[in-house]
Amino acid sequence: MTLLALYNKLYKFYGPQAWWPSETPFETIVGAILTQNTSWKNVEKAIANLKKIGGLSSPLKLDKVSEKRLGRIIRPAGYYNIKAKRLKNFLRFLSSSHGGRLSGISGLDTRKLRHELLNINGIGPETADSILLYAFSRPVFVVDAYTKRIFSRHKFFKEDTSYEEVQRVFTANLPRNSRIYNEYHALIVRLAKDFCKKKAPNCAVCPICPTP
DNA sequence: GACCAGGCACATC
DNA sequence: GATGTGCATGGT
Repeated sequence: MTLLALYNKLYKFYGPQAWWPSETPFETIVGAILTQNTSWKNVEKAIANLKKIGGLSSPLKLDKVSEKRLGRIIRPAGYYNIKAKRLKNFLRFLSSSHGGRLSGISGLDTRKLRHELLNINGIGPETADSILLYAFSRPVFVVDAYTKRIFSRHKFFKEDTSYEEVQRVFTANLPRNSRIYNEYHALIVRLAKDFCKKKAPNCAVCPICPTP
């Protein structure tokens, strides 16, 4: 079974996932940082708190909130001190070299933008790629822990394969299409939550596991 | 109470 | 380059 065939199978099973669940690209970026190693349910609470104070109306507005207060507001998302710092790091990057507006970076070449995002302390490969794909619609495949778990179980690579290598496997075997990358990653997350638990995977009824 | 959740930086070998 | 640890809330 090829990666594209598995994608089609998942898409037929679940249908479109409508990712990223947000109203604006800025909200997507904030969500991408907040969801690091954290369940989306908890992030939703933090996002709701931010919206309540108008913090997501623009990066400039959020940057007016002190790091300490920001930490209290995003508390439900966990790791709130370090995440407040990471949000501030992104906002500082935006204001110091790009006018504090997303329009200052939205026109950058994908490779250059990825490089700049990775230079921000607190933004690693998955967060950078999530931002590129879901906030800026760039054709970049997002790899996460679920991707490694599921596709290593299906023998496409070993569980401990590096981020970049896993990404290469997917991009080399799929059309270079941001819409497909968007749906595929979202479908993987959906599948993992439903059937591919770390401890007790339910392969017997999983839509892409070989039926016995 | 243990385990997990849409990672990342940093220390150490 | 690989491996180990801190960061923290909330659900199962």
